[in-house]
Amino acid sequence: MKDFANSLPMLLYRALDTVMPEFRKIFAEYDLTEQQWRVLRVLWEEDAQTLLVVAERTLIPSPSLVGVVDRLERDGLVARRKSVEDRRRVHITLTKAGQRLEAQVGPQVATAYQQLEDRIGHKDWQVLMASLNELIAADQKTARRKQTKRGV
Amino acid sequence: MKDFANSLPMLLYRALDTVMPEFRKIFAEYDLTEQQWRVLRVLWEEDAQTLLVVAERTLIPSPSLVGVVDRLERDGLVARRKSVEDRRRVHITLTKAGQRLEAQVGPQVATAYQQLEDRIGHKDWQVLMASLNELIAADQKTARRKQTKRGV
DNA sequence: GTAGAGTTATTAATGTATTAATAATTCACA
DNA sequence: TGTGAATTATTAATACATTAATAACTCTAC
Repeated sequence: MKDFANSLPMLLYRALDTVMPEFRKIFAEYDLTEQQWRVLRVLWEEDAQTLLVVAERTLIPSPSLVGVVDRLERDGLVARRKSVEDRRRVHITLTKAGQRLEAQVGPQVATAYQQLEDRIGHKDWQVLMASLNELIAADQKTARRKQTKRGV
Repeated sequence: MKDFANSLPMLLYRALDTVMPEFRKIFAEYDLTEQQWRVLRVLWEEDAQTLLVVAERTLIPSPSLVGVVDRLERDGLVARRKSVEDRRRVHITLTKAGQRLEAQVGPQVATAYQQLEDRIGHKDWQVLMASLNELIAADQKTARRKQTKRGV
């Protein structure tokens, strides 16, 4: 059995543990959790998405997202609107307050992100991003293959 | 604001989302959660660690670890033993059942891990691991600097 | 030798993950 | 054209994350 601490999953977890706390500090200034911020971040890019689409783009599983949206709604940052063309669907939309927040949190997060990139260095940064994309793509390919198999 | 889906944190999360489910399937065969497996994995490498050390090596925050160990104890896989030289400390130790489990789960996980590495390819694998280590080290350095500052 | 500072494990409160199940609705097709 | 399969959001149950607080204990410096 090889060194557990240097296994790929543990390295990924450690990478997140080193990167995220700084961002979470910013979120906390605005009484946002990381997941709440992700939802807002997605809606700022494109408002009025169905819950399923928001789940995909935030990587938050839909059963969790229900609660996250509940709390965002409670805090007056988003609202639910039932779709008329397909009444199973629920569109999540930003409130005025939710829209306003972007101007405040956005720049702070962008700055922290830039500082992180500078700290790593442009070259290492590119290599890391590329190899993460490779990993995801490689696994996606096999996942598709499996699904096809199962589909037969 | 840049593309959220291709930010470093989201890529890290996606990487874990593509890698972990396969391992979790194996854990589930033995009624283990991922965190429970991590604790066992650490104890298999070196038995009888204090809770704090186990927390560090598993990357499980100690308040969470208390519950994880509770359930492992309930299931008869580990036991708590109070330290005699420092009675604040609690050593987590494997039971016979906990020891036996290694021979079953260990090889399966090792195989899945090897398959993952093969799927990615040796070269990309090395590059990814190295750049993750770079990221962690780079951030660790600045963290240490900050701590020193605060320590003054 | 003792008061205060620091450490270890734990509890508490709130939020999120995971898996399975379910209600409401839409779709396929026989 | 109505019935079963599929889809969307949600609930339920259990486990874990995060942050702050606390009890028990040890250590330090006076």
